[in-house]
Amino acid sequence: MPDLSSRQVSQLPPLQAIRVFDAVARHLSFTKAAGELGMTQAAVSYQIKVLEERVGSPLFLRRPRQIVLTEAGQRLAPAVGEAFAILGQAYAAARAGADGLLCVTTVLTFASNWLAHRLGSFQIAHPALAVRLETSSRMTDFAREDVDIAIRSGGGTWPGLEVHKLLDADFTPMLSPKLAASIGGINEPMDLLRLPILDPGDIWWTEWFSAAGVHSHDLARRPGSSMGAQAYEANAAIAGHGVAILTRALFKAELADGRLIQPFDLVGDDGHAYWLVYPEARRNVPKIRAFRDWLLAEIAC
Amino acid sequence: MPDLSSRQVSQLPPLQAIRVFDAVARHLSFTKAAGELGMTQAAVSYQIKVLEERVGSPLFLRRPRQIVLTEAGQRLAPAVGEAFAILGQAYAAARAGADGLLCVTTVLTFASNWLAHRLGSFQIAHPALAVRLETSSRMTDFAREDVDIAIRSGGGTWPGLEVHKLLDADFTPMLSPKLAASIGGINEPMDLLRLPILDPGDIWWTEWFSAAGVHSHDLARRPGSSMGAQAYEANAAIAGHGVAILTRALFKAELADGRLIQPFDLVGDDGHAYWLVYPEARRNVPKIRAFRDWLLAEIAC
DNA sequence: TATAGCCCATAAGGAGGCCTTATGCCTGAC
DNA sequence: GTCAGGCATAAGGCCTCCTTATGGGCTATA
Repeated sequence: MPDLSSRQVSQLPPLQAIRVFDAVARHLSFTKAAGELGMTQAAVSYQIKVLEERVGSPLFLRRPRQIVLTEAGQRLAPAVGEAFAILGQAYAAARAGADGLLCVTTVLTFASNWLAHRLGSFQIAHPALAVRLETSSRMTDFAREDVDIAIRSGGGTWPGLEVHKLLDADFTPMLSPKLAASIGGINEPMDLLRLPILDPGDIWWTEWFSAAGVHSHDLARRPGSSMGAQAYEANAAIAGHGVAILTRALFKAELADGRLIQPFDLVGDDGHAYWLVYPEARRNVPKIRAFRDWLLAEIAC
Repeated sequence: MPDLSSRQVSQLPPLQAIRVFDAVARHLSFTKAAGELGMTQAAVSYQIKVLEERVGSPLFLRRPRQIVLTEAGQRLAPAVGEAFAILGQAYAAARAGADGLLCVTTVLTFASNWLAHRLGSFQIAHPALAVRLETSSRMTDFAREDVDIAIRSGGGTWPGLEVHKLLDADFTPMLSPKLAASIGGINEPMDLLRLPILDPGDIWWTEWFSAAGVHSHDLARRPGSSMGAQAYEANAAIAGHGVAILTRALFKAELADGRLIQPFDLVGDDGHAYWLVYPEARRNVPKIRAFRDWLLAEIAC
């Protein structure tokens, strides 16, 4: 049972009535105020009556052709107008501000290998929208962080979130042409084992070699650190430090210009993918729609 | 049918939710805000949710032990606080102001012959209450004039108004002792007709002479102006200019000190009286109660 | 002086906003 | 591991607030 003795309650005016009062004081007409507020004249009359009872004295004098403020009304009106001006402005600003800044959190690799190149076109298409891009490996919790949209990898089922698949997170070995040439070219999967394996503990390696029919039980014993992001491993591979297992869609450019080669057509796929996600309840927020629509269109290209 | 396209409606925030937001932003706690507002935590949660949907973005981040404002919330909170401060102050001032000034309108005679002597004791008893006294012969319309209490004479039935009888408006002739002596004293009613009759058209004269068994059909033909207020006629009578027909209760002092004499015990009474009146709906307004209680106590003396 | 028109007041009735109760979930502390 | 603190959610009911309909008072125009 709440404590009804709270003074705050009785000290604040009935807000709906105050809003109506503001409109009436500006128009000096119940009928016109009703028009502005989108309600009937009767409702305005009712609210003014309520407020007059709460204030303890009439706020308007009812003259034949018009109404005028009483002394009490004259004292109240300017302050009410000012308060609503502040409130309206702040509220509008909050809405606009909410519309004007889009916070996206994404896994590093997607940001650097996909988004970075294309984000410019989004900003050109939506000049009023500022984008704040954060990269994080943690899975963001929308209730706990100030984020509008996330791009994450995983199975694609998160309750309460709307999801759109972006890319399949397939995987296949890649390396620099120079490294491949250093052992006379890569002809069969087993050749890879003669080279340094980047992040050998990655489950993807085990699955890919298994699919290729190669025993790779010694992988786990190899030294090497998991760098935790394909982008890092890709850089190492481009630099010729070893073989990385990467998602094709994220390295189209590197494959196209020859910085990386994909020696085998065989790609693994554990069903994971990259997803665009955001809270279901916010699916119709303009900036979120804008980003989603743009991203899905770009992906489809 | 109201015009629902009015922009104003959608541009203003849901006020109840804003009020709750203000409390939550100050406490940074739903539970504490609920305590301040005198409602349950669930209600606060509901209102914040409503507001967040209307603003289009979360206003608070839900952290384990506490909540924090999002960027949008931080933009909104200070302005909302300021607006409510203005509003609360103005509202309190309006209530206080409404309590601090009492407007009384009264018929002239009652003011000058009864109220004027005694008003001082009311103001001493209620030092915080300023009294504005207006005299008017018109019957005041509470909806049209900025008046709290009226004192009027009449039959005592006015719909929508609370009435308290103050004095019977009886009437009997009065004149100055000097004028009476000028014709050797007043021994019977007919003697009065040998003197100038003040306001001879007054219905009271007709009624009184009739009750006294005197034919006075020539009264109407006498010259003389109705001054419209007993106070004026009384002054004329005191100055020896004629005989006036007055209400005893209003001229106790003059009768006591001999400025006027009442030659006959016979008093007329047409059922009219002086009444204290105010709108029924305002019977419990403090300043009105204070004045009513004081006035009725004084009358009873 | 009669009539039309404007504006506010009031009554009756209904929809929905808003609050409460009850419960669940999550997290951090002991 | 259990408990406590704090927010979220579902179900249900009250009561505020709005609408429709009507009336009254005044002004203006004929």
